[in-house]
Amino acid sequence: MTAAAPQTKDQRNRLLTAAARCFVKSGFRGARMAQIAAEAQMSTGHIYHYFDSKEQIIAEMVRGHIEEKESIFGRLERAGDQVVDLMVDNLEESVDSSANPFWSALTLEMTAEAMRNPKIADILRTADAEMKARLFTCLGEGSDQEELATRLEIFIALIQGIGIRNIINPKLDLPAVVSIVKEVVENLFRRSKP
Amino acid sequence: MTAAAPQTKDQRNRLLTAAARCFVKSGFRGARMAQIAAEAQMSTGHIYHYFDSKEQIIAEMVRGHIEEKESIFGRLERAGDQVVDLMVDNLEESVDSSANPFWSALTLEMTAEAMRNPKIADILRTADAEMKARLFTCLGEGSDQEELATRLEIFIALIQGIGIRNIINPKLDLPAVVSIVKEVVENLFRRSKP
Amino acid sequence: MTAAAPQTKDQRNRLLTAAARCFVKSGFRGARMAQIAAEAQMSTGHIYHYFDSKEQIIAEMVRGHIEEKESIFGRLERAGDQVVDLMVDNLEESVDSSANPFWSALTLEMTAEAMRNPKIADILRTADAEMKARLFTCLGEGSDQEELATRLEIFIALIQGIGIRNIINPKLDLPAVVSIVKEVVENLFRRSKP
Amino acid sequence: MTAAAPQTKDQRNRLLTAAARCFVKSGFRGARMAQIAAEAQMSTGHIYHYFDSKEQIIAEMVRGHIEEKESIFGRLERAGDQVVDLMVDNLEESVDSSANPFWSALTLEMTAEAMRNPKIADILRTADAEMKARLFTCLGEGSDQEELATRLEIFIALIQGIGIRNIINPKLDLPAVVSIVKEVVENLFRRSKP
DNA sequence: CATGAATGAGCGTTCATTCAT
DNA sequence: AATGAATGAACGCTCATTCAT
Repeated sequence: MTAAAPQTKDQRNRLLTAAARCFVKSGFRGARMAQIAAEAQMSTGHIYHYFDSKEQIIAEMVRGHIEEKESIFGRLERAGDQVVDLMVDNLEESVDSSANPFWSALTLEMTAEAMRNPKIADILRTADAEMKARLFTCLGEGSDQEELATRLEIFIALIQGIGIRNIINPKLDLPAVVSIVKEVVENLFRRSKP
Repeated sequence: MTAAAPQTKDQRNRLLTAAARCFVKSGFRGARMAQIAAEAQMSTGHIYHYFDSKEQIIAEMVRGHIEEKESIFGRLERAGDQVVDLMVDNLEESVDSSANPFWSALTLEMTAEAMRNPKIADILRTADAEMKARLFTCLGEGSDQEELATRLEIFIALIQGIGIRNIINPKLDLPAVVSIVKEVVENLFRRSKP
Repeated sequence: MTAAAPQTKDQRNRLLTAAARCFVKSGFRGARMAQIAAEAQMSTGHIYHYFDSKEQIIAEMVRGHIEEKESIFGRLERAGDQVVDLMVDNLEESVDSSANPFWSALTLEMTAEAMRNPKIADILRTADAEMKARLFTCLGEGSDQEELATRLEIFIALIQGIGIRNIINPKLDLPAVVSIVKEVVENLFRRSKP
Repeated sequence: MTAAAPQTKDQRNRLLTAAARCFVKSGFRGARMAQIAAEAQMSTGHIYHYFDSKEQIIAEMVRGHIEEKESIFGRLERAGDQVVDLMVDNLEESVDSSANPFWSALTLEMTAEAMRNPKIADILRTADAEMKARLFTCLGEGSDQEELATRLEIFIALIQGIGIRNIINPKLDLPAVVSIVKEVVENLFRRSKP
C-alpha cells in the first residue's frame, strides 16, 4: 500500500519543485496551473488534491525557499565567534548561489509578490525577523547589536543585489566579484580585531 | 487654446504616471487596463489613442525610469576626478531614492519582467551597457578598468539591494545604513590615496 | 455661400463612394467608420452629419447600387419587342460588369447582408419586384409571363453566378464565357421565332 | 463507455454544425463565440478545447462544406461518358440543394470571406482547382477541354446563381426553374449527338 | 460645417477551479 | 488517487457613436 500509493508528501514536493521551475520561467502570475501540472506530470485537476489554490502553492514554495536560506543562518549561528570567518569563507558559495538565475529569479518574484500580497509579505517578514533574532542571541556581547543588525542588512542587500545585477548583466565576472566582496565583508565586520 | 485641447504628450505622461502607480500596486501583469484608465481618469478605450498596447506602456515606463537613473550617471560623468567624492556625498540621496518603495518596487518589476520578456530585457541591458560605457570613458586613466567595472557593479548591487531589503524589512534604519555604506564605498573606491 | 459650403448631396455621395470601396475591401461588418472617413477624407464624427448610422450608409449604398442595375432593366423596357436582341448585344458588357470584382463583391455583400438584415432584404426584394413588374408590363402579350419570369430569373442567376465564379476562379476566360453565354441566352429566349 | 466520455470528434462536429447554423444566421463575422457555444450547448471557454480560434472553425467548416460538394463531382467522375445524362438527371437535386437557403447562405458567406481572407480563398481555390482537374481526366477525349472547362464554369455559375436568386426572391418556382435549366444544360453539353 | 478626443459596451480568448467518472 | 472535460468570470482590446470646441 505504501509503495502503491504515492506519498502525499512526495507528491506535494514534486508539485512544489515543478511550480518553482514554472515560476522562474513565467513568474507567479504568469505560470499556469496547466503548465505546473504538466511539469509535475500530473493532471491539472489533481493538483487540487494537494493544494487548495495557486496562492497556496506560491505561499508554500516561498516558505520552503526561505527555509533553505535559514540553514545558512543556522550555520552562522553555530559558528560562535568565528561568524565572520565563516561568512568570508562561504562567500564564493553565497555569491554563486545568489547569482544562480534560478534562485535570484525566485527571490525577485517573492519580493515583488510580497509588495502586493500581504500573506507573502507576512511569510517573508516573519522569517526574516526570526532569522535576525536568532543571530542576535548568539552574536557578540560587547558589540552594538543595532549596528551589527544594520551591517548584516547591508551584507544581505549586497548578496541579493549581486543576484539581481547578474540578471541584468549576465556577463558579470563572478570570481572577480567574489574577491572584491570578500574585501568589503572584511571591512564590514572585521573592525575591532587587534 | 493650451487649456482647451489636451496635449498628446501630457496625456501620455498622465497615463504613464497612473500606470506606474498601478504597476507598483499590482505588478506589470496584475495591473489591469481598466485600473490604469481609472487611475488616469480616462476611459479604457481611450488609452489606445496614446499607446498601442499594455506592453508598450510597460516598455515606455521602463525606458523613462532608467532615463532618470541615467541622469545620476550623467552627474558622475561630469564630476571628473572627483567621482568618488560625488558618490559618497550623494549616498544619502541615492539610498533614500533606492529605498523609496515606489522606485524599488518598479525596479523589482522591471527586473522580473526582463527575465521573461526579451523586449524589456533589451531595454534594460542596452541602457545598462551604455551607462557603463560612458563611465569608462571618463573614469581613471591609470586604473584597471576591468576591476573598476566590477567595483561599480558591486556598488550598484548594494544600492539596489538596499532598496529590496527595505521592502522586506521596512523598519530598516536608513540613516544608520547610509553611514555604514559610506564606509563601504570609501573602501571600495578610495584605494590609491597616499 | 453655395460655393463655400460643400453641398450636402455631394458630401453624401463622396461618403457613399468611399463606403463602397471600403465595403468591397472589408465587407459591411468589417469596414470601420474610421476607414470610411479616411477614404472620404473627412473626420469620423462628421459622417454623422450626413448619416444616422453605419446601417443607414449600408442601406443607401445598396439602394444606389440597385438603382444602377435598374437602368439596365430600363433599357430593356424601352427596347420593345427587341428585348432579346438587346440582351444578347449587351451580354459582353453585362458579363464584364458582373465579373468586375468591385461589383460582384458588393452584390455578394448585399445578398449576404439581406440574409440577416430585414431592412436590406426589403430594399433588395422591393427593387427586385418592381423591376420585374416593369418588365411584365412591356413584355410580350401572347407569351406566358410566368415562364418568361422564370427564364429571366435564370438569366439573372447566370449573370450573377458568373460574377461569383470569377471571384473563386479569377483565371476565368471571360471572352470565352461570353460567347457561350450568348448561345445560352439565345436558347433561353429565342424560342418562338419562325 | 461510449456514452460516458464524449468523443472529441463528436464534439467538434457538434460545434461545427452549431457554428454553421450561427454563420447562416449572422455571418462569419457577425456570429459570436458565445452564440455558437449556446447553440452547441457548451460553455464559451470549452470551444477552445476543440478549436484554436474562431478562424479555425470557419476554415474547417468551409473545408467540410466543399468536401460535400466534391462528392457530387465524384459521382460525375464515375459516370464515364454518361456525365451529361447524370448531370441532367441530377438537376432537380442540384437545384434544390443549391436553393436551400442554408447552403446558399453558407456559400455566400464563404465566397464573401474569401474576398478578404486569403486562407479561406486558398481553401476554396485549391478545392475548386482539384475538382476541375479530376473532371478533366475523365471527360471527353476528342472534345476541346478549354471550352468544356468554360461550359462547366457556366454550369456551376448557373447553379450557384440560382441559389442566390432564391435568397432575394424566395417565391422562385423551383420546379419551373428546374425544367428550364434542364433545357439549358442539354444545350450546353449535348452538342455533338447525331 | 468640421474635428477628433472621449466613451463604454461588447468582442475573442484565457485560465483557475470544479466535478463526473 | 486520478483524470481531463467543463465552466464562466475576467482580461486586453476594438469601434460605433457622441460631444465639446
